[in-house]
Amino acid sequence: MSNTLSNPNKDFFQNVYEVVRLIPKGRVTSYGAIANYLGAKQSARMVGWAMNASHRYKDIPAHRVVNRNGLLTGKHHFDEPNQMQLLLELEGVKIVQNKIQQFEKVFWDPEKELGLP
DNA sequence: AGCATGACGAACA
DNA sequence: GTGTTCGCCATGC
Repeated sequence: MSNTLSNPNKDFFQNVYEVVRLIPKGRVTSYGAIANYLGAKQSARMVGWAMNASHRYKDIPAHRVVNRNGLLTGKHHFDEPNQMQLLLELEGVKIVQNKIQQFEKVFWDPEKELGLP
């Protein structure tokens, strides 16, 4: 078969999606935290890239993933730029100027919550 | 093949 | 605290 897409990243992508799905409602995490949990903290960009492709899947709460500053950098990648903030606010996350308030309070660290792999 | 870009992050000035 | 630079690696031209 034409396994032109048989890259090792496929597993990496799936791992990212799995972690994102585990993010509790009303909580958020960062690209770096996910990358760190997957043992690739130096490749936080790949997590971002994985999220870009996550639109092909439906059960990926991509709105719960922000950068380490709690900034909604990925909002422009949703159908509606307002979608990300709206979904978060519906879950009780306060946002002002694309910035999550009390970020440390709603931050969900997979390595801490799920335990070290 | 090289060069630019990107939903990031850390280091440095 | 802000702005710049570098590392990461996949994708597009």
